[in-house]
Amino acid sequence: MSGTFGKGHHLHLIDGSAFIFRAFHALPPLTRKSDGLPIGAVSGFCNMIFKMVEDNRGPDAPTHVAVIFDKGSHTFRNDMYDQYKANREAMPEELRPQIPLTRRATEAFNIACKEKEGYEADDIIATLAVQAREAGGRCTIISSDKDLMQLVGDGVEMLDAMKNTRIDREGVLEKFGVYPEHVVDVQALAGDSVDNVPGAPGIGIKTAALLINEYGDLETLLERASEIKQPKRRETLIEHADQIRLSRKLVLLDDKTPLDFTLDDLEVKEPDADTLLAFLAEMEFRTLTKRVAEQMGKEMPTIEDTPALPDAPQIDDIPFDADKYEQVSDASALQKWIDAIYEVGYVAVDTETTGLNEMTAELVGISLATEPGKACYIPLIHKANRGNDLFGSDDLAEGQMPLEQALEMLTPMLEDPSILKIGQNMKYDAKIFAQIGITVAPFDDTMLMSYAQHAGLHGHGMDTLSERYLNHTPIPIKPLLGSGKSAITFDKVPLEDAVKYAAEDADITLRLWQLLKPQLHMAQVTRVYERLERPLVPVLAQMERSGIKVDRDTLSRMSNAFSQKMVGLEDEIFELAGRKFSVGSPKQIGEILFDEMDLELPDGKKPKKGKSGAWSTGADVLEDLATVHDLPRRILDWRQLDKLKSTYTDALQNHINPDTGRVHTSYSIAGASTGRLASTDPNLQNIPIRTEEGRRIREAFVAEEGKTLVALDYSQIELRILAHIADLPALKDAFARGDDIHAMTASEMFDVPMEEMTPDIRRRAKAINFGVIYGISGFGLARNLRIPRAEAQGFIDRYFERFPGIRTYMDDTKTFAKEHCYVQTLFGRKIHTPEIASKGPRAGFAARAAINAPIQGTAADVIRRAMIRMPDAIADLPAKMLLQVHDELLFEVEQGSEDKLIDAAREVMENANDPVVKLDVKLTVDAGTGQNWAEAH
DNA sequence: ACGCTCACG
DNA sequence: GACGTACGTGAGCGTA
Repeated sequence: MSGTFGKGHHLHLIDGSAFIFRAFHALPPLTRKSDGLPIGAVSGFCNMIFKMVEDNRGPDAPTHVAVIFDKGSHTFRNDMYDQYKANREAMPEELRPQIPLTRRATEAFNIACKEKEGYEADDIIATLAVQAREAGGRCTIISSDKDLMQLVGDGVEMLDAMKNTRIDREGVLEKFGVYPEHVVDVQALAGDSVDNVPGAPGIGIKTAALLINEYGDLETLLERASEIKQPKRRETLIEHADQIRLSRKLVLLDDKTPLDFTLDDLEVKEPDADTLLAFLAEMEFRTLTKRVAEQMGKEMPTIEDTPALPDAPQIDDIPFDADKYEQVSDASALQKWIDAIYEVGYVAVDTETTGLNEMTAELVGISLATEPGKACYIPLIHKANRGNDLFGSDDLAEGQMPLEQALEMLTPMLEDPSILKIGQNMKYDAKIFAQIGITVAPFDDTMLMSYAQHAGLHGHGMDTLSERYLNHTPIPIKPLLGSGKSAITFDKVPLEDAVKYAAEDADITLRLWQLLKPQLHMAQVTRVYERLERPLVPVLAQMERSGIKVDRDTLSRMSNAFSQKMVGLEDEIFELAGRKFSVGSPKQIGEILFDEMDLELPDGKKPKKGKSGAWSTGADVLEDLATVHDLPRRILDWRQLDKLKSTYTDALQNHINPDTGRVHTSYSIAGASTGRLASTDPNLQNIPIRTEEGRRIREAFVAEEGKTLVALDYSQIELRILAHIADLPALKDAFARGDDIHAMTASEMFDVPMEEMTPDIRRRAKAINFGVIYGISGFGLARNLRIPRAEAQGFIDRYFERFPGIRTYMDDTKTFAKEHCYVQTLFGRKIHTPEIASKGPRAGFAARAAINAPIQGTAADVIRRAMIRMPDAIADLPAKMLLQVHDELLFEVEQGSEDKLIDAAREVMENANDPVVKLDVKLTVDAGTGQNWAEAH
């Protein structure tokens, strides 16, 4: 359709400035991969435009379109009122460069792009909308700015592109309580805090609409103000009449803006495919470029996938060459290395030890690297003979400088605040050095740099990182140490081999650092790395070195008791089964129950078979089966005892350090993708508590003589974070009141008053609350509650109804994850969810993980922050922080100082979110004390 | 080495 | 409409 704009024509006016501002705040801080340029708002803008172009193929398609921008900050309104928009905050730095890019995007789509000095975009929009209406055509204003609502009606409509909702005259009535022609009157009275329009003090939109509807229009109202019955209102209107009239002028749009173009200039034109694709590719919008290319029948332009690093050294150019590594054997050689380190100001450091347990391992040698390819190994206590020489002496190998001398030379450098020490998993090396009284600082950790950027994408061990980022497979350690009984420790490795292996580790670490350091910033996770990862290293190192006292006799007695019970159970089991078998074998249990005895579950079915074709005999299956036969219950009891004995009472004894009498776990910082820690060797984060029998194992974790154990744990931290993130007012209020949160949910869902709550109804609500955190599904809830799937789905529907924020959160999170392949915590931690893009059940897993990760991850961030602040907070108290169990911290304190410790630690924990994140829900911490962990919890 | 089971939050 | 699911971990055992 062409010719002069008129009947049958349809004009789309896009409020460009408002849109990018909103997109900037609503969308994540997306950056261009190659150089880190912020482009989130541009991306949102382009997606919106493309969606419109796609949508607009139907009969309602626009014939004319323009994007309107603000220009300059001074307009005629500032001349009328110098306070107009005076409280606007400065434009965020990340948004500024995106403004011109948005204009370029508009041009790339071949859409008219208009602005005028001294006028707001709204005035131009008003002028064009009125022109369109007077010409007999239609106009859709794509904006959510309420100031534009005065234009609606008679062929003019508004469309909120982000919410995809249309606003017509009735919509305006709903919003303002009056029809569009009286919107300015209402706005004049109500004022506007965003634009700093004063209005009438104490009068909001509701009252304003009431008054306008009663008196017809603003002028009449002001003239007859003396007739108003309410004294306060009457006086306000009389007193502020001038201010109200000024306000009306400010909000009234100028629909007579002089323009140097006509509606006909805005006719829709097809974009030029090459121009558009070139722009989108330049912005590196992969998905959108692909879609546009497909739609236009063009080939997708290539977008480089790897970030260009103009400043980074060309690491690829320097090959790995193990023969070039140096063995440092005397003081003068070491001094040269130290000089070189002071020259550059940093050094990659790696320690070699006699084992992997930092508490028992001894320092064997140290490797250093100062530039790619330039690395050395300082062997310190290597033995002259290999370990498999039965009569081998303990003589030291030749070519080593004395340990004391080397440490004397290295310690000042390792502790020098001006020298950055770079490590891969620095906690390990820091603990080794701490054992000999050396505090390594400051430091960087390549493992944590990788984790901050790529949690969820891949592991962060040295081998993985080297292969992935350096395209180099490190020398394997296995052939040097051997395996099994004949394995030797590193001090027995011949020096020639040791130098190559050890120096290479430092070389790799240095190269990784050069690569990963600049990327931290581009991925916008520098703060995560610097505030949540790196500072945790010394804190955890100290906790691990402290360890917790475990009473061997208690464990040993329990082991014996468990053994006896198990023997008795075994007799009953064999009796019931009709023959002897290995009770610890799920495979044999399955054969006995489902083949030989031919038992069936209460629903008449048999359980699923696993991947290996064996019957599933998990606790839930046996639990169901216990209703039809006695054997499954006995097996369950046996299994529980077996678990407690083998995993806890037996195994824990082997972890008691003979020197300290304590158990020293190791926390992995970069293990769990969500930001949680993981505890290994032994895992002290899964010590039993849920059953009485298991709980007693905690009695073996005791305080030292004259001391007390103190446990502080966050109350419902994940649900509180959910209430905040998903914006659930009912949940927030309940937490504010201190309600029983599961009972409240139950009351809300099942319409049962709190006073009449039964444990069973509460139990169901609790399951649903947790289900939500896990990315609820009808199937999962049904299985958990053992109810029909339809009923479970009914619960979920009802939950969404009562807490509508949940659905929005789940949908938004999935959409975000699909678009970005990661989700974020409130503190900016990124958790990648690559599988979200896959098809089939994998996508379901990924979606639920994506829903859970921001909640679990934010809770993890909170306790990390508390732990990082804790050493300073309790520095004056005779107390040590010993363990972390996700939402709990366990301390050991001298008797008499328990209350002081609780006060100090609680203060830190309850305010750990401050000041970075403001939470709508208060965090609360429960505390307990006791001589053992069971009492303290 | 891998699957199964089960301990924790 | 079917698919197959609760999220995140680590350890010990049996089985290949």
